[in-house]
Amino acid sequence: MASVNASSKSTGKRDPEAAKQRILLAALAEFSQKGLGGARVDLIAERAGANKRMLYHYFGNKDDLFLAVLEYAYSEIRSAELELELDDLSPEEGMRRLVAFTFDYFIRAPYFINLLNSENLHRARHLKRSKAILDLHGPVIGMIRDLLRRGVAEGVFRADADPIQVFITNASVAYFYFSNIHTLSTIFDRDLQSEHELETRRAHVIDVVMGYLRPA
Amino acid sequence: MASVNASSKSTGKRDPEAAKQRILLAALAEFSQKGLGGARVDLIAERAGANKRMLYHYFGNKDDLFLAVLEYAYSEIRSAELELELDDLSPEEGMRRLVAFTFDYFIRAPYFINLLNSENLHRARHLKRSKAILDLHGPVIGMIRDLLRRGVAEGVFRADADPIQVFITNASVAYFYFSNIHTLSTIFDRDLQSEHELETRRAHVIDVVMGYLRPA
DNA sequence: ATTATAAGTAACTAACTGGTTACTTTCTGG
DNA sequence: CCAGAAAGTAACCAGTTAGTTACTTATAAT
Repeated sequence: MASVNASSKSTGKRDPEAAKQRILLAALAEFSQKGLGGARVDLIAERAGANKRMLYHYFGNKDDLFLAVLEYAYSEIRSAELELELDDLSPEEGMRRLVAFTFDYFIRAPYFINLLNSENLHRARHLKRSKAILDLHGPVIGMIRDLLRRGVAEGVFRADADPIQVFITNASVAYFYFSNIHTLSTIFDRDLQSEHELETRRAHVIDVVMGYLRPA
Repeated sequence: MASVNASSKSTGKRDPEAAKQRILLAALAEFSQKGLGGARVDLIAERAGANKRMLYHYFGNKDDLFLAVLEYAYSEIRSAELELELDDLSPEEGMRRLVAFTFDYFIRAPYFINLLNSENLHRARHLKRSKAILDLHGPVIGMIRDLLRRGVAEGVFRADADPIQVFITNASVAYFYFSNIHTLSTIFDRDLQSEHELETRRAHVIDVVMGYLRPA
């Protein structure tokens, strides 16, 4: 999201855009590591190499900063999703790629889960006042709907699958694994972050979605 | 969990057991509503109708109190699971009942999810020092393993399903729905807590697990 | 150059927070 | 009935915390 200072000045001394971006990314790190309640504004400023006053200058207050971080995180996953070109693939291959993408995205953007958990702890009170995100998920649901339609037409998918339920289920089987990876690893006494366990889970979640979608 | 003061005294004036229990339940409510970081020790004492000194007297400090709450929550779900008698059912009926139970448990004990999320935010550092919970999940995995074996023997389940993966998947499809219910409701602009949506999801998660388990 | 404006800094504050201390009240066993 | 232990209370404390104030420095248009 525009991390370059291309358009504007090139002085080298002050760079407001870059400072703002550094604060946003520092906040992303701090919020995702400690949660909204546990994050410290002073520490965000410090991590950004900026003064706390600037944080308030650019973002208003802690809650508004959190919302800005949320919007950034959502826009990131959205643009990543748009890079998937599932239309060129068979419905089955397309669905497999989507499920794998979702799984891999939580590895690629580990901050995402903790941000969402924080927001849900606060009953989505930030998201509710966001104009930017409301229909952000339209495209993904459209992609799934399309895959399902083609799969049903070809006789390779069951006919009663609902796109939104499939979206939620696809997110579920990967999300929960990562969001609860520490308690699960403790309880089962094995390191679920290991390469081997990740591969096992990855194959399993694809099996689950594809197995469910098989026609009766 | 033993909210009566049956065994001991019957004075009516002081009741240490009851006081301790009130503090534990107040902590459960506070921690699950605000998270570990957002929970306030003073507020827990107030909610329990007890003095803060008593909280420290019985539980040591905030972290130990949180661990006590976690252990309580785990023991509750465990004893609920043990009431399921799946041996009397066909493998398919047994699995359906287990999936439905998991889904319904998150409705019955809504505090559970937020406690686990908090603990995972803290990388399971409380759970790791708990002796009580380590192998608490042995029985459930055993139940699932048993169902899978019987189902494979009868030719109604696929042969390559791993009990732990099935456990995680079963938890996933219900857990994520509830843990992210506020952001999902906001994003899709529909109330996922409504009776109708709950019924829809409940039926779907059963379909997913059973669909996956069908033999090829 | 001048000046309005935005960027940046350091020190401060009022409210809070987990935990403690010094003390009083109630209970129980001999 | 009395002494010691456990239960309970209120006031306090030292360290934080989000947010602010008063001030300095750089930028860009005139």
